[in-house]
Amino acid sequence: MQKKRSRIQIINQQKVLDAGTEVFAKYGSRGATIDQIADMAGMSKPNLLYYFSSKKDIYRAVLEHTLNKWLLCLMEWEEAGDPKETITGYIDTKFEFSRDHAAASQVFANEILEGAPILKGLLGEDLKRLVGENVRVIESWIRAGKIKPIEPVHLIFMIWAVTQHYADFSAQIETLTGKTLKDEVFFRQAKDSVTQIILNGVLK
Amino acid sequence: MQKKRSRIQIINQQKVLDAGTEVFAKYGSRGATIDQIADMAGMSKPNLLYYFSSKKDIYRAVLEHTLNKWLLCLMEWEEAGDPKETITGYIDTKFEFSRDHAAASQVFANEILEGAPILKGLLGEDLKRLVGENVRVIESWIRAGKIKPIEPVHLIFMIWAVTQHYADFSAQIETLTGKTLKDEVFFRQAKDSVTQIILNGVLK
DNA sequence: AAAAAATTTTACCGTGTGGTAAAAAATACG
DNA sequence: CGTATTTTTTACCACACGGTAAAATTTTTT
Repeated sequence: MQKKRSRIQIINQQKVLDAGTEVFAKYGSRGATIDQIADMAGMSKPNLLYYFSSKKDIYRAVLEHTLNKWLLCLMEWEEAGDPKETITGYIDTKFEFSRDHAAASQVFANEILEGAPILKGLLGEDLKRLVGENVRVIESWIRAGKIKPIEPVHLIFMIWAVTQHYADFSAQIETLTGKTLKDEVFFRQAKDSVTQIILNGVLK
Repeated sequence: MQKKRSRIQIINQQKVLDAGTEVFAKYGSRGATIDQIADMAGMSKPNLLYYFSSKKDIYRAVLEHTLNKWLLCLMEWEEAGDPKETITGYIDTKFEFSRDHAAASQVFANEILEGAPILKGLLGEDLKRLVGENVRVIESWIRAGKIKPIEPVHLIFMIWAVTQHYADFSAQIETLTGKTLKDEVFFRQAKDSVTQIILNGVLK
């Protein structure tokens, strides 16, 4: 049972998490520096280290934080659910995540590029189970003749890949189109295009 | 007019480029260190710096190198071409690139996560033009009634996203499926699934 | 208001990292 | 072979970076 966090603690730990997310998103756990994070959080380095005792600590906290946010939108599917609605809703939620938490998605991407050393332990089995469930749901849809016979896991990867691409590669997308997901028209256009192609791709 | 590179120069510069690609792929331009690259290349740091005068130099060379490889497989499409064959071939080539040059793809991904500071200058206009051409080809296919009316640029992004995902996120894919693109069966499965979904998604 | 506790600043330290200088060793060439 | 040139090693340097100690300040509690 630990003591209740003070007002200041709550505010400053949040400041560090936010700043850390931005910096780790750009430079990864190795490339980011405490000084950068402290600067962005608007506090001195020793002050920051009063709240998190090491860079690894900040990184773990940021990773857990972003991970929880990410997992929230990976809800399980149901056999009884309608494929079209389920998939549409899933793409919707993931696109919203890419728009509203681009930095979180990038932290995640950096961690995986580094070989997912922390992530592996942090969600290895959980995510595996979640993907397994959804694979089974898709298989049941195929058996029931509701969708075309495809490899379920690759459909899942495909949706992840495309939705995350708009967050992780936003710098490239912006230089090529001049637009971001923050642009309402572009957001709708991207989401609708992807949804349309995938639905046409898997529905019968 | 510069002097011809010696035998040893050719060998060692290649060693550095290869090692640099591996290390930058994992840690990005900021997180990677010269010592790591030197170790992986099997030479001392000062020896390495005899061939490339700074870390930035190595990085630029690696980036240019991987970029050229990547651009090679982004060939332009032709209005007269058959959409089904063109798209199938494109996905094919990109999947092969992800399998054979995963590290190159990851270097690229890291650069874009960092905001593409070098890349912007290195190919800003070239890539824009290339994408523009392909957008125009897709538009002509739509007008000719050969494919469904979709937003061309998002189809292109979708193909990039999915194919690169298998290279960039290979660590995640491996923990989830136990497979890599190096596995022949998995490679074929992934490529066929993606091709099938996208073709069904856009063909009439 | 005074004491206690929490927070912030100042001044550091050891190590890691990018990079250099110059000597030693290896290679190429007449 | 001996000389010129290229390549490699050894020994460094300055600064960035992760982290600590302790004093100074602010906030909370009595």
